[in-house]
Amino acid sequence: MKKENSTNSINARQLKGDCGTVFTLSLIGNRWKPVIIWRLLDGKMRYTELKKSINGISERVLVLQLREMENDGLIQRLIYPEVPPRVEYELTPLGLSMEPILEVMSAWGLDHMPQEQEVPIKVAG
Amino acid sequence: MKKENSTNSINARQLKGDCGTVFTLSLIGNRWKPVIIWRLLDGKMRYTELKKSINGISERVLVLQLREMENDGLIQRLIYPEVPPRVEYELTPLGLSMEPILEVMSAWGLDHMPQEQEVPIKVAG
DNA sequence: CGGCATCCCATTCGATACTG
DNA sequence: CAGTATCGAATGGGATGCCG
Repeated sequence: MKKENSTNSINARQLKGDCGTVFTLSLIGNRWKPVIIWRLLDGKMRYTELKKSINGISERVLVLQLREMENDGLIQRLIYPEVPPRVEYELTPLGLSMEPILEVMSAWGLDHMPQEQEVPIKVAG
Repeated sequence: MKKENSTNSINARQLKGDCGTVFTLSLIGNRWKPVIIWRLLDGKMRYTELKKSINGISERVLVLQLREMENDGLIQRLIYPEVPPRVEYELTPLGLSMEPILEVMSAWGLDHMPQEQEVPIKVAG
């Protein structure tokens, strides 16, 4: 809790804070976008690859989210004129710049999730 | 979850990352909760005070959000048996622990918002 | 003052079927 | 493979009225 400039601190928060968080959440504050970005942080991925790696998302919703994120400048869509078609999705620098946000959200979530966890990544051997 | 993939990095993000961000956003990933928390970071506030400070929120939604946040353990509701009634809302330690998340989201938002007008609200301190 | 209750709309979600 | 099309369900949110 910081109040370095106690003059008009509520106004400061109101003006400086809301718009920031609201804007950020307008870009990634929903069910799937953070997960999508999180995946793409490992590198570009093809559509089906993405779909399979995100458990529970429907095709329609995935496409919708990807289009919105593309319009928002978070990801780039790379189309290869091949047969069969190949499309890859890649984070833009803007999308990449969201990594710290996701990291801190992820860390908090893991810290405060109910029940166990801190699962020692068990990969099917 | 899928186990057919035995590569390490994707699985690492999948297990360590998603649940974290998804859980975090299930608590604050909507239109109003971040703003509410942001306000309460300055200290406890009364219901009406909160309502007036958050421009555009309806009573119904405000109450709904407050109740959810109370159930999630983010805020505490303090009822004073007076006439007229007085109710104050205060962040719990859990709620307070979200400050870094909001800070980073706010900072990112301010940095990347399309700013028609540069409004440097550097409150002189 | 601090709310619930009610009604209603808009957006989002999810599943399925189909296509270039 | 990488999407569209369609539809119905669920959820989020706004306006208003009433009440202890």
